[in-house]
Amino acid sequence: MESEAVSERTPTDAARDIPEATVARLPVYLRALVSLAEAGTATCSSEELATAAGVNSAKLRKDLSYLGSYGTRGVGYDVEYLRYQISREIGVEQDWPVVIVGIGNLGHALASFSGFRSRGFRVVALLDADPDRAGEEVAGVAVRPFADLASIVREHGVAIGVISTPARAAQDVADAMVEAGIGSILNFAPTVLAVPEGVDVRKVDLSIELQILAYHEQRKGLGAMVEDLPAGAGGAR
Amino acid sequence: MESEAVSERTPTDAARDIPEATVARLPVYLRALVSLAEAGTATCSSEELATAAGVNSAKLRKDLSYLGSYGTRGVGYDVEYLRYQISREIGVEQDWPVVIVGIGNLGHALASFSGFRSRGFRVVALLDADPDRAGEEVAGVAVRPFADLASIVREHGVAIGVISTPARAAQDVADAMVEAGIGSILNFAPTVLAVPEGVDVRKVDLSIELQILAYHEQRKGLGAMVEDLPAGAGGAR
DNA sequence: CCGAGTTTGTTCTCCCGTTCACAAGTTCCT
DNA sequence: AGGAACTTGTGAACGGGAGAACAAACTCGG
Repeated sequence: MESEAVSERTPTDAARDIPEATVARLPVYLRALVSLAEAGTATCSSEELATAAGVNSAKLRKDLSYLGSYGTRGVGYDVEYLRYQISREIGVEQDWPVVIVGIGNLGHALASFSGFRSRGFRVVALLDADPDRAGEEVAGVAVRPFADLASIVREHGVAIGVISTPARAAQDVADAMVEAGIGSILNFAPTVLAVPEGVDVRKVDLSIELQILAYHEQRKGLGAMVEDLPAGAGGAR
Repeated sequence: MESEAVSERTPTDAARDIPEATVARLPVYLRALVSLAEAGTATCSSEELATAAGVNSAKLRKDLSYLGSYGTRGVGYDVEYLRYQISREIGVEQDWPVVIVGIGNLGHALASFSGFRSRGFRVVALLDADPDRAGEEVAGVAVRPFADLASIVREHGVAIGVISTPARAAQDVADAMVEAGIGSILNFAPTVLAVPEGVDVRKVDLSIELQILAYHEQRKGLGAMVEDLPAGAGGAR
């Protein structure tokens, strides 16, 4: 109550500083809201939404409070209204053109992924360094030579690039993407990318995820490292 | 430094608690060390290794200190020795049998991913609910019906499962995995999984990653798009 | 053997994120 | 209308991780 008149945030620039951890959860909330809406739910409490999103309700409320006061005390949140607000905040109300570089097994899978279009992302080009691949068509989009990157980015105003090449090619691709003006990169190649300040990189790394699981699994095993226990008495808790 | 045991639960002090953030970085260090070893480097400083892993050198040293004192002051780290220690700590010196459920586009790509075997993981089975798919062979492993899950897990001692099904099937698959005794799940399906206490789940979600990038990209755009806001607003930077 | 130069391991401080707890606001029932 | 029940939004406490800084330990040259 001491700080009453200090915060002067207009509704439009409520997008001030949202903590990174919160940003990472907003898409999860969004997905849960879409599910609720499809199920015909009109309003929901923070408790319900939190359960659907797999988080604590207090955390959810605090996260949402960074966007503004979109709930009603004693009632809850209007599902459709909140869905729209989060969508707008994240930016998925607008259309994001995306290029995918590296059309191997993984690139194929990504290009075919239906979740792209349904969430504001549109694959405008598939690129591959292998000239033999150029001419193929995956999920209705033609594969083009990697050299076309710059012109495609310019033509469509692409801001987001996906790298699904082998590790050894990834840095060169990233460099070319940055050079072409792409500002955000999603990297599936198992390598650390070096990019200039201001360019965002997120990595998705299967090996790393498995190794993290292996570490925890190994520790579980250590606790019950016994040969003399009857099988079936697994430490299920 | 084992004069006093703070906890009586573990007779073997090997099971110290390594911070989660550190665990998530160890695989990155491991990869960097393998690269250095392949390049013929015998020893390296924390500075070199940190650069290769894309982190701060102080952070790297602190991370490694949780494993033990494997470096030599004034000298650095023996690449091969440190590689082995991290491998052992993570658990990738042993062999981890893995099952993949859901052999669609993504499942194909995962099954074909060469990084599996080279890092201690071995795909022992590919499962799919579609009976037509059973009989196919992907990367030398036959696709079998989903009903075989329990027997396969029992036979091979599988502890880690990968879910690459559509979202609506993921929870059922996870339930079956837990029932069969799998303790760690890597989930590629875009849904929140509910699992009992003691089961680890990590998720890899393309849509979420893209939405996080979109959020930051949108804000970059906002910064450049200075509208009629008159001067005088307190500089937020 | 000694001192200068290196590099690790660790301590300390700061900051971010999580969680608790509760005041403020809404609805419903009597 | 008024109180009971409910739910949001948020201040405050707490815990964990990041980074700076430094003492300890090692090598090397003279």
